[in-house]
Amino acid sequence: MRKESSKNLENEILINNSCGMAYTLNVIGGRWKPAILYRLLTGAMRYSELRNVLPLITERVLVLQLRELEKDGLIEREVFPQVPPKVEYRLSALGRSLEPLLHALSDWGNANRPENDSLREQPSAC
Amino acid sequence: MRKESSKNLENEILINNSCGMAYTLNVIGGRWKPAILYRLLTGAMRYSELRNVLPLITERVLVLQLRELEKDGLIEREVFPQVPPKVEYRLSALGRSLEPLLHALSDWGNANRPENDSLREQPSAC
DNA sequence: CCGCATCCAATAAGATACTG
DNA sequence: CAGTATCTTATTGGATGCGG
Repeated sequence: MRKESSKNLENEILINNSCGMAYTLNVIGGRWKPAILYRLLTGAMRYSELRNVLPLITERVLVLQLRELEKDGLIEREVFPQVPPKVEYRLSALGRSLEPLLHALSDWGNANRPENDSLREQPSAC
Repeated sequence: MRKESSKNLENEILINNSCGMAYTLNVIGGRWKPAILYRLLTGAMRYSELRNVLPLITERVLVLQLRELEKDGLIEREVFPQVPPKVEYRLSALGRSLEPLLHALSDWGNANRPENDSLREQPSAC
């Protein structure tokens, strides 16, 4: 089956498949994106609301993650031109298309992670 | 389960859900685990086979990832007591339970990642 | 053949202070 | 309110060489 012939079609498929998966993990992975996405599944939120429900994230990191999610097209940022300022974040259509996947990931983790597993010292939202 | 100052039941649920997701991403995420898991979906492989089909991974990292996957119960390691040594890696039942999820992650990524996206400088298996 | 040990580079994340 | 700007620390991955 798998030989030196890296031109093997099956190999190509496997490689591309793993790449698609790697891309997905890139855009939803990381330490805080899961928590942010989960929050936004229930609707739009202001910046300060996100910060309040994720008290352990620093502002720097929160903004970085939001910018990345926006760049990847998963969320939309709406600025209300008023004083004081108001900014809302919501899932885009692409972001909402991830909902079944996010729930599947969550369910598998909740079903299979060991008791008392502290997520390897991940204090984030736990 | 952990019960902190539960101001809000919905919060607890969201938090726990995101934690399950974070755990899943932890055990299948990283730069090389997707490729390794994808390879093993098609059957058991020897250490040297894995190394050959993933020519860009270093031995140190390959072993590290295999050990983590084993620790998390996703793969099994079988040593054949012979000379020269032979070691096979295969998915455990738990690992195989991830198969639909892995395909879903892959499909979403292949469908949605931009053309010519080089996976943000991720040369791994692409 | 199947690794492990050592050292080092890149990147992700955190702490803290400040601003339009 | 919704962020920036620096600086520092932690985690991950890579290069290379040796060993049972």
